[in-house]
Amino acid sequence: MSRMPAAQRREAMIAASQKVILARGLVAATTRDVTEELGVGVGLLSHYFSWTDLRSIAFARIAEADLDSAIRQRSDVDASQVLRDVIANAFAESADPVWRLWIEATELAAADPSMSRVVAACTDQWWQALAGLFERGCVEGAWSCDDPRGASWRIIALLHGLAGLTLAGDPRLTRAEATRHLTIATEREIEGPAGSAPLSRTSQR
Amino acid sequence: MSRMPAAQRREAMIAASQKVILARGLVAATTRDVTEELGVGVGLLSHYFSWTDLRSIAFARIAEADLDSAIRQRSDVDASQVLRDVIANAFAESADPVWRLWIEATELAAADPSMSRVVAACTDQWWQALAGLFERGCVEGAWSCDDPRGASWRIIALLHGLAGLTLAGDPRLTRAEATRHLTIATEREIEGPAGSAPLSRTSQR
DNA sequence: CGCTCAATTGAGCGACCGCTCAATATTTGT
DNA sequence: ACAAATATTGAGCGGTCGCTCAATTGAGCG
Repeated sequence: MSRMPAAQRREAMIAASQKVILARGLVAATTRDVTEELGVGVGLLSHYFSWTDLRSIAFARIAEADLDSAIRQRSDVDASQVLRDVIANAFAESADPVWRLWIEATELAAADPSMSRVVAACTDQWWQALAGLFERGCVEGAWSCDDPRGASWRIIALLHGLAGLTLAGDPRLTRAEATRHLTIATEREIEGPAGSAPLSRTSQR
Repeated sequence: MSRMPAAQRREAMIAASQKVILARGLVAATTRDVTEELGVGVGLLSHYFSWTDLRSIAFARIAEADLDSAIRQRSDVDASQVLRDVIANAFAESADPVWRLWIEATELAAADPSMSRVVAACTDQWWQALAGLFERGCVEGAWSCDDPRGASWRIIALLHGLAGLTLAGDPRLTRAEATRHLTIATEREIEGPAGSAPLSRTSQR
């Protein structure tokens, strides 16, 4: 395959890893999957990364891109609209692959220090972004919220928990019901201006 | 090792698997760990089980035993006391190994139909037990609860989510704070007789 | 053109895993 | 005592995986 300077090759490897990992999962993906995707020899990957490192770097990129498109890049949109979209898209089928990665990453973090750091860092970024969103909604007058930081932890934990339960495929908890539970819990964290439910309208991103 | 009739040997294998899996985790535990624990030849395990099946059976036993000691065997105790203890013990260090298994089981369920069934069944049992506890609290006059079944899903999801976050080791979310978040969310699901917080007292099981 | 060095190759290593199966050991039935 | 049924053994098979390293390729340069 074509020769590349080291920095560019490293970026190409991270990008290929993201693609492979999204398709096959953090555990099932192998170094050979990545080298095949790139069309390079198997030895090249180990020349630039250990698989443990590359895997966690790729997960970090995926998680951060997801957070960007869900919240961070939408500072120009109403906070109430962003929050409604986050809830509406949380358990859509298109979100399944990323949730699967979060579950696998949480499990790998127990034995993989590199993944442990990444999971902690990405969780923190979600926590900050969601807490910021709650605060922004207060400033914009969309709702009031006593404890945005605490609310952010509770909603993130509920998100992860509901995602795990729906992915496990219990037929008693459909995607629609998961969305309903998330809506109920979120409405308890924030309060509309005149006691009205601030999330009543629905929308899609 | 000593000879056993088939039924007894199967039970001994399940018990040994529970021990090994609690110590090493669902993914790290191997067939050789179990046969060593039993002091038998490696071939004997495959004579009675596939590892996939034995692993999911052992997890089911562990999860059900945990549910028994937390809720099911305590029908003689006040519902409010049982709920307080569930919350107090949820994120104690002693609960870590079982939470780790839940996380691993959720991940294995994606590729392992046997584990998928077990996870769905055990989740249902927790859901029913917790919903039953909320209903019992109403009957006993400890609190009122509009939607015990919905509340049960939300609390279970929050439990799993918070457990994953604390196990991932984010220093921003301590065990004590996880317990606090769980308490807050639970108090929003139930309402004390005179508007009082029905979980104000603390206790240990 | 020839030199240098970074980039690249891939057969193979070593380790781990679940599982097989012919052989062996022990109990049970008559 | 003998046979039949049952329980148990463990070397070895076939497979997967991340990673190594001597050898090769090719771009840049005087």
